[in-house]
Amino acid sequence: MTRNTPTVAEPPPAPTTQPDSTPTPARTTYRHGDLRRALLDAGIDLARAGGPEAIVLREATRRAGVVPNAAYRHFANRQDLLEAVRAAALSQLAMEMEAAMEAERATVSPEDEQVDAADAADAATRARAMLRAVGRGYLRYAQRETGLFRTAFSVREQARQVEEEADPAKAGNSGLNPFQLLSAALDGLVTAGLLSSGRRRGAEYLAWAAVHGLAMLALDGPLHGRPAEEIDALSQRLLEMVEQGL
Amino acid sequence: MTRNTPTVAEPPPAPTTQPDSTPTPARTTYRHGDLRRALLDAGIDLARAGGPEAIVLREATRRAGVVPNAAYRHFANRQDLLEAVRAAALSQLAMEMEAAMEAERATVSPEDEQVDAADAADAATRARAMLRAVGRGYLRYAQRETGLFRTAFSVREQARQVEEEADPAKAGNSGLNPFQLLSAALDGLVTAGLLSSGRRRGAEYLAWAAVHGLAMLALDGPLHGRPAEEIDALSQRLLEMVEQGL
DNA sequence: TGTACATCAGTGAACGCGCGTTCACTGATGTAC
DNA sequence: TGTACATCAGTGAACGCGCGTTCACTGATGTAC
Repeated sequence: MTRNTPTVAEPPPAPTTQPDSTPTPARTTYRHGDLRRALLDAGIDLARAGGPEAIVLREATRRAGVVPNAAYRHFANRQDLLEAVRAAALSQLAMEMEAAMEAERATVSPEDEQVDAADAADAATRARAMLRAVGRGYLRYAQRETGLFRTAFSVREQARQVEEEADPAKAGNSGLNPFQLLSAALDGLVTAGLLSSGRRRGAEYLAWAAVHGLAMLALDGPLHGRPAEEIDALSQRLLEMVEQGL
Repeated sequence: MTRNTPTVAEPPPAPTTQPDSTPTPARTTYRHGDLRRALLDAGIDLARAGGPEAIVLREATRRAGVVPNAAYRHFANRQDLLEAVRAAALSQLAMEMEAAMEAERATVSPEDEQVDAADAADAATRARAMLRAVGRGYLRYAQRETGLFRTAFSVREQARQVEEEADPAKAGNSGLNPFQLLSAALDGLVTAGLLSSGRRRGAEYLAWAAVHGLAMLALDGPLHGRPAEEIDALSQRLLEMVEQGL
């Protein structure tokens, strides 16, 4: 009987060593070398290429070089895998947003100059810049990772908790999810005196709606396939509109 | 051999009479009584209940009381049926928007009063009201006909022409599609002197993005399942934001 | 240090399902002479 | 007014497909004594 030679799977790592710094749980015994991770990665690749409906259990196992039902050791069912991919996508989105904020921070306050000059004005400028950065990161991710972005927001079955539950420390970011990053930016506007606390309430949804809508138009809608510069220009104007109109 | 008794189909109408006032094309001979229409209606019902992916050729034929392959007399394939449903949904959306505009018109200029009073101010108010009505109609349809709204914007395969081609006279509206209605409302703002022609260019996409985004959040996103009043309040604020920020 | 046993990740085979689509057909309706 | 023929809407049967999921299993690894 010829054994199925796995096409993609790497040889299992030595089970006694702790390969990287992540706090490995009790289990250190694998045949495959973390099949769960391999299936998740395959799922992410599938979603990247074709969105949520492209996440197919059998295909994921095929890519992991494993028999279809092996997946059921690690995921309850297809939905479960999809959920895991969705969480990964959401985390990536948050990272893109944080990166944009970080880049903005580096621009606005260039290292150490005289900071005490026009402090209030500076703070206002900075707060505005942060909000725009949040939006820019969001739109950039939507454009770059179309399939994963769509997966992150595919909640068909029941409403999901995008707002709650970010897993701290697990990802390479601050542990805040996209919603929380937006909230923080809006709080910044309030602190800087640019937004009354009366208008603050619910402002997340207004800002989010505008940015999300543009992302959708660029992905599925009439803006699909337009040159990146055009989208960028519209993004810029949209963010100004939000800032102005909030 | 027992004949399949159709479950839903009505008996075919007398082929010689012209039943209603719609200009019937050359063909007046049917077995089913316009199977194409029956399949399209079934498709619309399916989409209404479950969105684009719920449009299943076999199910449509089942509902029409006909054998599966009979559909191929009227639609090239499943995609073709989906396309027809999409067009119908788009047309319904346009009608909802026009209805909102009509209602607004009735409110703002109450029949015949003295109109020459403060004409310019009136025109500005009216133009603004029209833009808000466009948005309101859009959001209302998205909330009321979730599945069809999603179908109207399911363009996965290739970018579609939402902007072009409205079929005049075919539907019960003015023949303008949603995009054209929005454009007209924005033109109204320019005419009323509320929007410089510099900012007019591309403004469709900014306004559309905001409104579309809110619709998506309410459908699939974190606003899913929130009470209608809350959505309405957010809609109102969003439309003000757009108006302010454009 | 060695033996018996428990655990459990992955295997092999199979299922039922419903789908879209193709083929050759039938038989009622419309049309030409 | 009657007959022969063409049209074509719907039938009947079948296809291959890939999917998600279940079942009983095997055999390497880890653990207790």
